[in-house]
Amino acid sequence: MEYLPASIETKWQEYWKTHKKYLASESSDKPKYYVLDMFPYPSGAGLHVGHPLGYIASDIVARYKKHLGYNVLHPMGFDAFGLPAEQYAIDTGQHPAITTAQNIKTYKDQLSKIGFSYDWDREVITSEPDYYHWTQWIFMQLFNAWYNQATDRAEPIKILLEVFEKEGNKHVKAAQSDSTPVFSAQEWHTYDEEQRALILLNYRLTYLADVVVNWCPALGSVLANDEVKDGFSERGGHPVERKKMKQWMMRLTAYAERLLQGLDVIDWSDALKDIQRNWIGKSIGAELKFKVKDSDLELTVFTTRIDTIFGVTFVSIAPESDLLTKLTTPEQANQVADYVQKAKNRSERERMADVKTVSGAFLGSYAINPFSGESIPIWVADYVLAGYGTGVVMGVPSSDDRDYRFAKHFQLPIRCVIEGTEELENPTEKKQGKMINSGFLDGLNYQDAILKAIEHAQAQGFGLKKINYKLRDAVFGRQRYWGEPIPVYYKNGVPFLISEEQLPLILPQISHFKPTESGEPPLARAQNWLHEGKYPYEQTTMPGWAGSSWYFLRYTDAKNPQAFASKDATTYWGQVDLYMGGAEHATGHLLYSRFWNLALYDLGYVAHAEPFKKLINQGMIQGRSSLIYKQKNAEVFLSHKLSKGQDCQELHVDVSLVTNDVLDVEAFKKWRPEYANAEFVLDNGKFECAYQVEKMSKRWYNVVNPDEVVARYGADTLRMYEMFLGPLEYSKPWDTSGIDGVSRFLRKLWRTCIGREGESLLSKNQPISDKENKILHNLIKRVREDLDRFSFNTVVSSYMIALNELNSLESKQQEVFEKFLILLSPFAPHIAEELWHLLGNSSSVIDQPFPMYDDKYLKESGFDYPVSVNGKLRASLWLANGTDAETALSQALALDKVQTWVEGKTIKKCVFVPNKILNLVV
RNA sequence: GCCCAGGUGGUGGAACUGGUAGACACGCAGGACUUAAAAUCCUGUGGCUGAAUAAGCCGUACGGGUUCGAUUCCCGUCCUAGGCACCA
Repeated sequence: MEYLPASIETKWQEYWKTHKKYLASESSDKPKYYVLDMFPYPSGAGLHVGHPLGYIASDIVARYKKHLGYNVLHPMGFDAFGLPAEQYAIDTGQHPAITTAQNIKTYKDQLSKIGFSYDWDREVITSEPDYYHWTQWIFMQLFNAWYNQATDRAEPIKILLEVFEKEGNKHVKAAQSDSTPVFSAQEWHTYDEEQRALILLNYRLTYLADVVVNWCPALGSVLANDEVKDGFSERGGHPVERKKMKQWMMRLTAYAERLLQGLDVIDWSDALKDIQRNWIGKSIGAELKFKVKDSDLELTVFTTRIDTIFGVTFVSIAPESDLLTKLTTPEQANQVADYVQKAKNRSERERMADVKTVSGAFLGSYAINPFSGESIPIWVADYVLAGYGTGVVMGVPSSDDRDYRFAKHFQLPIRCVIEGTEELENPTEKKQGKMINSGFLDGLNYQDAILKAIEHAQAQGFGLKKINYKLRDAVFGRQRYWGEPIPVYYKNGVPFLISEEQLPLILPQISHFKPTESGEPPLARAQNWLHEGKYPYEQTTMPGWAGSSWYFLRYTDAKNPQAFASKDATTYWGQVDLYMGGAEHATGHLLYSRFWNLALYDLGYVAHAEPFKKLINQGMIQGRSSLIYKQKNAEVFLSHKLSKGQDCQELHVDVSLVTNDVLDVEAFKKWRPEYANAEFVLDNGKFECAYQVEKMSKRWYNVVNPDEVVARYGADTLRMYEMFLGPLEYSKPWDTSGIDGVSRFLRKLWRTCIGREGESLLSKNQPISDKENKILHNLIKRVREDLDRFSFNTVVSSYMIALNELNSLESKQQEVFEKFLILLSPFAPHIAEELWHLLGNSSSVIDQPFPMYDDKYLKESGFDYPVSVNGKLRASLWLANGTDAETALSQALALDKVQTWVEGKTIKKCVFVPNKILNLVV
């Protein structure tokens, strides 16, 4: 009987489905294990061979854990709101829901062919009202919460209201907007509903504010910081500009410190943690007040290097600062106005592209260094960012590169305050050392100087220790149609929540998906879309990351109509034990999810603070493009080697026309009829292509579709080959020609077990030989150990080695091969199940307990020692266990090969490490 | 510029705490079976010297160091990929 993957794979997929093999349940005595894949966005292009890499790995883990006796939750669903479907809707008029449904179907078809063990009963789709009902609900919880810095957690807003009633906001320590007014209890009582609502917006975890946002005119929407790369939109690559707009925001910054601390207790790669740490960007420093000379004004600067305070020779402020006019003297007014005008006109991208250009203007007034009493000039400069720190910088040209460039350019004095920097042409090259020219700080190293300076500033009352974060609050609105409606309506321009009973707020039907002619979001087109018939609803929708920020919680209780998930369910399943996905979500999804989960934790809805216990970033599978060479100005193609040194044009050819770098010329001519009559110069009868590793993309004709691979080799081969390619975390090119190795292995396994008529070729009921046991138990040990450390590629080679070894033996016991099939089933479940049944079993292989190994079969009676002389390998020597160093030495010296190297020399030392090595030093 | 990860045969990679570098595959070469092809099986395959499956030398990006012994640890340089980037 032949191994025909196509028929057995569909058969078993059907069987597992109808026998509900993958359903997870909350009522189980077994320990739980939650394996999750990152939420896919179902794009129209479907899956290529790189996408399932992580899914296969997580599926192997899910199946392995099931064999080990865990109650496994392994769900899948779709992040279905998003730009591509909407862009398509704008172009064609087709409703994005239709496109999305089609794409989801394509994805599910493709996924189902690979044999994943997903519990499809828990599928979630973010664009369905049953789901976004709860996305909206979570938004409302965040709206009704504030961050109490005194208790260091989010609390219901009504606690804050009670405080306001009693004592106003004077003593409230909260994460709040900068512009929050200070008021007393009496004042609070005089405010009307709308005034109170506006004040509360300064505290809510989701709030409406005027902010400078990333506006992408081509997409007609604002974008989050992580959706902008180098001044262009991540999706589509359109230019992005800075614009001030009224926007819904998430008070992410309230959680900066806890998001940072939380990284210490989760098992993620250091690389990923570092990305998040950098993004949060904590810096510890000091805030200092500089009095302005001959004025009541004060400037507050933020610095991380207060130790260099005696090196300050100027102060610079951001062009956006409100203080600018007050600090500018009449003589300087024109010059400053000119400069500010120029600076504002410089776009964000220009400023980024051209970091080296120094510009600024003197304001005419002076500040007083609080430490030295010295007067120093105040400048305006566009290298100072209004949004970071206080928007005012103390210029220390001897220790800071930008200050140095600025001082050089405007010929401001440079004073060295670190020992050894005076001799340097550029003193900023040395940033640490003993302090000099620094009054009472002289002689201290920089850390001690920082502590002493802060102490001094605090004692004198002009400064205090201060922590700053680069992290910004996240913009939470999009001027788009295809997203969750924000459950808010407006009364006189003041936002109010709808009530929970009114959820879900359904996305209304509209006729066109473009923004209106007057530039309003598409939802402005909705007819009679009013709250209680009179109040307009919010017209922006939630961003793509809303639905994906909590989907892992929904899976625990996916069908619950009463809650986003019951506390019992989220508590039972707890953290995601293994989260598999790409590192590209480091500053987006992975940060936002942690934030939402923390907020829900503070408010008592989930029992754990961190959602993802362990996270593995699978690498990317790159394309391996095939290239051919055509002579310029001639219809002549040259085989790769012949093209060297020739003046040739390089063309990408479709990788499906190429086998082992040899081009099927006839197929190529069919594909590219314009070259049907071209001449092909062969090399040794073959037309060879060059190759290049690059991103898998249609434009390079290097996309390989998993469906095609499954059709040709079977899902088991695809699964094993993706794992065999190399360590999961690495990026590596896909080369279809390598797949034969895995395919041969599975066919060999089949032929070893099953004869022509489907009969077992294995012997039964005979004692298992020591050799067989040794091979089997070695394999069990390796598979378990390697799977426990997620080393999937080495497991595949272990199977191959074991099969080769078993095949070299005379007797083949069915019992041994049955164990082998269980070991194999996480990787290749279909063939394992088929052979399991053909060998006479009626149960399912995927339910079998994972084999255990017994050390007694692995023990060796001795070891074949490498014998080296002066570290160079010269011979090998078999010694029984327990041989002592002396005997080992004398036996080694008896070897001819050793004699040649030690003859006439004295043996200085003999290194004997049992079961490792014998090394003679002469 | 800063932060992080990584450089091993023609290719993907293995070597788990410093102990026989190149497992397992692909590819290639040769052979067997076959009318032929596919499939399958066998042999060889890091480089150099050599008739050699005798022996030796070199070899894990490069240059040093520690060690009896380094792909593995340390220092420096180069390269590649990722992240951040006037963040005070």
